[in-house]
Order: sequence, then structure tokens, then C-alpha cells
Amino acid sequence: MNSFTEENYLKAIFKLSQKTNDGVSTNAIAESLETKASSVTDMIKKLSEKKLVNYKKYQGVSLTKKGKDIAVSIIRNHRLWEVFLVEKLNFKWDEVHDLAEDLEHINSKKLTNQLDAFLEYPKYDPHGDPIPDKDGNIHRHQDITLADLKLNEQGIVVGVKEHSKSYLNYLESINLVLGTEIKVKEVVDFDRSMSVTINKENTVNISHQASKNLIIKRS
Amino acid sequence: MNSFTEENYLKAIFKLSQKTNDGVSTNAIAESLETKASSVTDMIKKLSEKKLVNYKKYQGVSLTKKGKDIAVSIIRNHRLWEVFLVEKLNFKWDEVHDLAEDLEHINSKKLTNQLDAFLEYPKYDPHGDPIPDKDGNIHRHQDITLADLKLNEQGIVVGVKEHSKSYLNYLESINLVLGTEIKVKEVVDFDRSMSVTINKENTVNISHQASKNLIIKRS
DNA sequence: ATATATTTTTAGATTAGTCTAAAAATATTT
DNA sequence: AAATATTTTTAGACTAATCTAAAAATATAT
Repeated sequence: MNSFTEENYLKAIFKLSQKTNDGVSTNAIAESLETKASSVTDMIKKLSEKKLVNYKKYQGVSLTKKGKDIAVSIIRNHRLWEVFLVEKLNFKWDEVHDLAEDLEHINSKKLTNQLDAFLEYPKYDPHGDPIPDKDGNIHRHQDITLADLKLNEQGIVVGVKEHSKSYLNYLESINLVLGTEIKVKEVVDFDRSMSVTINKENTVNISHQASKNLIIKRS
Repeated sequence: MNSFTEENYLKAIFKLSQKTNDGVSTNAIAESLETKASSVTDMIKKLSEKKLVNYKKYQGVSLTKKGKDIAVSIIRNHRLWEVFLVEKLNFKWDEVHDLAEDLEHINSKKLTNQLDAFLEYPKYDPHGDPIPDKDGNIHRHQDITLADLKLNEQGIVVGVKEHSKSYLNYLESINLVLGTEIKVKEVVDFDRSMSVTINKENTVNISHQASKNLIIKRS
């Protein structure tokens, strides 16, 4: 068995490798887990002993098959629990992350799969992140954001790239939730802010900072 | 915040004080948590520092109000999760204990109360143990077991005093589940075994060991 | 009431995970 | 290519929770 701490390292390494393709650096892991580089080195050695990561001194680290399987299954747990909290227990999408961080470490294949069935095999969590299936397959959205849309193009909001409470609250305050239809009415050249129409009803102004974190499916 | 370990000590002390009324002994705690007396002494000192237990060397230990509140809320969590696992995720009553041991430590009043509401405020868990309410009140069953019933008396099975997989499996194999109506048809004097009729249908023989662990409500 | 047995506590060591400070390796600049 | 900066690793220390072995306190038996 692996400790919560080990699992959190595996998850962090998995998420960081998504971005880089390359080996993940000690410092990147330290930053992501809000710990010190020396602690990371220690833990990497331990994970390497357990054959969960590939590691050569000073060369960065990558997950082995075994390590990746664990990371993916924890992410699966996390996202299923988020769905449960929102769909069944009436939590808001900005309230579920921390609880899911704890729940994800409850280690039972049966629990995970029964929960999945109970929720009717959801494909995405409340933030639009894809839920890995039983076999660890992840169907990612195409990486198109609102900021990529040109004048008069339209799409459906299918996810967010930034998960902070403040961003999620802001989106909700302007009625921008998953499934919302959005159309670009104006693009301001100098700061890349946009005017967009939401659900063919109201029009709002959105900063580039906000639009580049909104994942869109063209429609 | 308290660690899982601290919470488990509080829970163990709470359960042991139910039985004794008196202060709980170091050895009793050690046995219940499958650890050593010396470890218990160390932890008791720590809990005492935190004002969660009353402790005087060599005099046994008892919970303070604060300690008791924590213990009860963990038991509430445990039993609510057991209901969830059985009612919503189709677990059997002999499969849920270990998972609930983990889930009980997820610390969120909101989660607990929303789960309670989602389950429609159950009063008992799948083994008939009472679920403490929001304010920590516990409505215990009267302590009558099948072994207390006389010839021709009858009652409803409302709980078990022994939670081992083997006992629970045995009960299920003879169709003895919560809610079953049971009537004493014969009591064998020398070994106190009984013949009982289950749901007015079939009649089975039950050892004293089995009957004294079955909690009954007279009917 | 003294001797013996049991229980509880203390002393000192161990393991997991973390940290700081310094050393070693790698990367960047001039 | 040497000097400087950055990153990574090592060395050694700390805390939480545990353990074994021995000492101290309490309980039981004769």
C-alpha cells in the first residue's frame, strides 16, 4: 500500500508530465505540492525504490506504468467524488475540491466502480474535467478556449482551465456555467477583452485572463 | 485539527467507556486498538494536553466534553457512510465496516449533514446501531437479546452485538436480517440453544453464542 | 502484611516525512 | 571556456507515532 503522501506525489507528477512531455523537475514538484526540493528528492528516491517512477539523479522524473495507473485511479476517484458531491449532496462547484482531495485516497476498486455506476458513468466532473474510465482511459476535450474564438464565432462552455474559487464564483455570477452557449460579439484589440452573448440573452464583457481559461466546444 | 490516529483513540475510549462507566484502562485501549500499552500512554498524554481526555497517572482515562463530541461525530460519520454504502452502492452489510473506518475521518460538518439529508435522516445503520443526530444524541435500543426471550415469546430483529463477517454471513445464510420476526419454539436447557421460527416460515436451531448477540424488540 | 503478579509508565530507539544549510551538478552568461 | 547563477542532492536535525525492555506503581494471594 501507498501512503496519502506518496499518492499525492504521483498525482502531482502525472499532472506536471501532461504539460511538459519531458521528465518533471524536482522544483516543479516542490512548487506544486508546496514543499521543499529536498523533501521531493527524498520522496522520489522512495518512489523509485518502489518502481513507481523512473529516476536518474539530476535528470528529472517520470512515472512508470505502475505509477501512472495509481495516479490515474486517484484522479478518477477525485472526479467521481466531485460529481457525487455536486449532483447528490447539493454542493456548489467551487466547494468540492478540498473534500475530493481527501475522498480520493479511499482505496477500494469496488467503491469506485459502484460509485461510478450509481452516478450513471459520468464522463466529466463539475468543472468539465474528463473522468478516467475503469481502464484508465481519459477522453480529453480539445484545447480550444473562448480566447481562441474569432468575431461572431460561437460555442458551448465545456470546462475550465483554472479552478480557483474566485474564478468559479465570478463565472457563476455572470451565469456562465457548463453547457452555456456563448457567441463573440466584439474583440478589443489592445487588451484582448471580449464582448460575448450568453445563451442568446445578455451580453457581458470578459477579460483575456478570463476567456483564456474557459474551454469551449465550437458549435 | 486531530490526526486519524488521535480520532481512533477517542473513538476507542468512547466505546470502552460505554461498557465500564469507570475510567478506561490503558491495557483495554491497547487491546482494542491492537497496539502496545506504552504507545497508549504516550497518546493519552498528548490527548490530555489537548484537553480531550481526563488523565491521572495509573488512574485510567475518560473523555472530556470536547473529546466526547469528537468521538460521537466520528461514529455518526461512520454509520451514515455505512448506510450510504448499503443503500446506495449495493454493498452487503458485512462489507462496509472497513471502508467506513476510512470515510469516517473525512472531516466536514457540511458533508456529514448533507449526506444525512440525502439518506433521509436514517436512525440506524445496517447493523442496527443507532446513528447519533446532528446534536450528538444517540437513541439506543433496549438491551434485549434473543437469548433473553422465553418460550413462545416473539420479537423483531433490530440489531447485532457482534459485527464479525462470519457472524453476519451466518445470519444472512439463515435469512436472519434486520426486521425479521422471530418466535421461540423451544429452549434446550443444557446448552441454552434455541429453536426459533423465522418470519412464520421456517424453523432453525440457534446456539446461545448466536442468540445472545442478536438484539430484539419484543412484539 | 509481605511476597508475587499484573498493570502502567518511562527511557531510549525506530520509521516516515519534513526541514535548513551546505555541497555538488548542471545551466547560463559573458 | 571561465565565471556566475540556478537546480538538485546530501547531511544532519526534528516531529508524530510506534516499539522493546526495564522501572515504578498498583492489585492480588498467601
